[in-house]
Amino acid sequence: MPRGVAHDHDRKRAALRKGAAAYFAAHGFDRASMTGAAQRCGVSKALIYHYYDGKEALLFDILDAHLSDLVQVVAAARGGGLDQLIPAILSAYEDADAEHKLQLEALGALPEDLRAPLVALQRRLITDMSGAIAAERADLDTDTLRATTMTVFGILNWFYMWHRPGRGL
Amino acid sequence: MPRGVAHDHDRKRAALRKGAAAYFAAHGFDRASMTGAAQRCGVSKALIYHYYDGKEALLFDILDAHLSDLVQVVAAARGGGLDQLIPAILSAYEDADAEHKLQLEALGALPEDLRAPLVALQRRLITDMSGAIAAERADLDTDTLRATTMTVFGILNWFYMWHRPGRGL
DNA sequence: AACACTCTTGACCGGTTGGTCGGTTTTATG
DNA sequence: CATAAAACCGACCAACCGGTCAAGAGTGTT
Repeated sequence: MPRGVAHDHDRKRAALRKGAAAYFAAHGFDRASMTGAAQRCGVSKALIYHYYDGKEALLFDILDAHLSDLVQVVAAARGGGLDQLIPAILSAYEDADAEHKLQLEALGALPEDLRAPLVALQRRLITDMSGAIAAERADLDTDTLRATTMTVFGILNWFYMWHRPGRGL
Repeated sequence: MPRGVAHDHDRKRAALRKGAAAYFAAHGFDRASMTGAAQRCGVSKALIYHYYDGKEALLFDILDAHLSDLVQVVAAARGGGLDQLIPAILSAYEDADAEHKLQLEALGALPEDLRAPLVALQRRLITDMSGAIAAERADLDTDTLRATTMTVFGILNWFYMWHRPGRGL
């Protein structure tokens, strides 16, 4: 067995992910070219295709890594109620500007089979948030709870878009 | 002077606008091709270029018509306070699914000189809404009023995305 | 009826894009 | 040290896209 993958394989993949995410978010996924993404990452286009099967696979990995990270953050902060959960989410958003933007506007560019698992991750976030709200407001009925959860995410996203310098809610 | 434009010139332009808007919204402006839009409208691609200078000009006309319509609706409902204004906006959204979606996600595809007048229309909507809020809550200071207005639009858009069968707020 | 211009089209074009290929360099392993 | 695979690249390709063009059909005006 001559050799396996390089010891920094994962690091380089992550670097590609990060660079490509910034480039995709800046130009819009559809308008952004693989050639451009490669230049931004300082590598040849062919190298990206060495690490990834294609443009969609790259986008999938970007979003998958981001959402998985979010799920982990939320799971860790779930015990502390909304007062800990919401700042934790906002803080995670702060470090992942490009990824968050892509999640909002480029998810639809993926075909069903790639989109589905990402949507599942999103749903898990929503479930956790819903649980946290229900824990503090046991009086809400199912529909209202659902609407409230969605509205919270809505406000969260809206504040994120217009409110760069983070101050508390 | 041999002849002017056909008597149904405006009607046909509007039909093109409507068909293209639906097609653009369904596929995303960047991914949507002019060939596809033409097929959707039941005409040849060359005909679209007879009515419009290009893809961007077509998108501009779609958004311009939509926003102008919204401005008109809001101006008409301005006297009645938020109780009339908000349902009026939601109702206008209802008839213009595709156009609204495009406004949210394809405006950025236009170059500055085309985007500017559309942003001006948006700002006019915001101003009117802000005025309506101020009329009912004279106690809000400038910053808070601005934030409140943005949040109202944020909630409006979020509800629109998830809440097809409209019930009152 | 003759004209001039709009309306409408299929065929075509240059440029860009996602993706591939053949080959060179590098490196872990035996 | 030999070697086989990974890491990396420049050049290339087919497909598609926005846009053009030349030409025919239809129509209001003189």
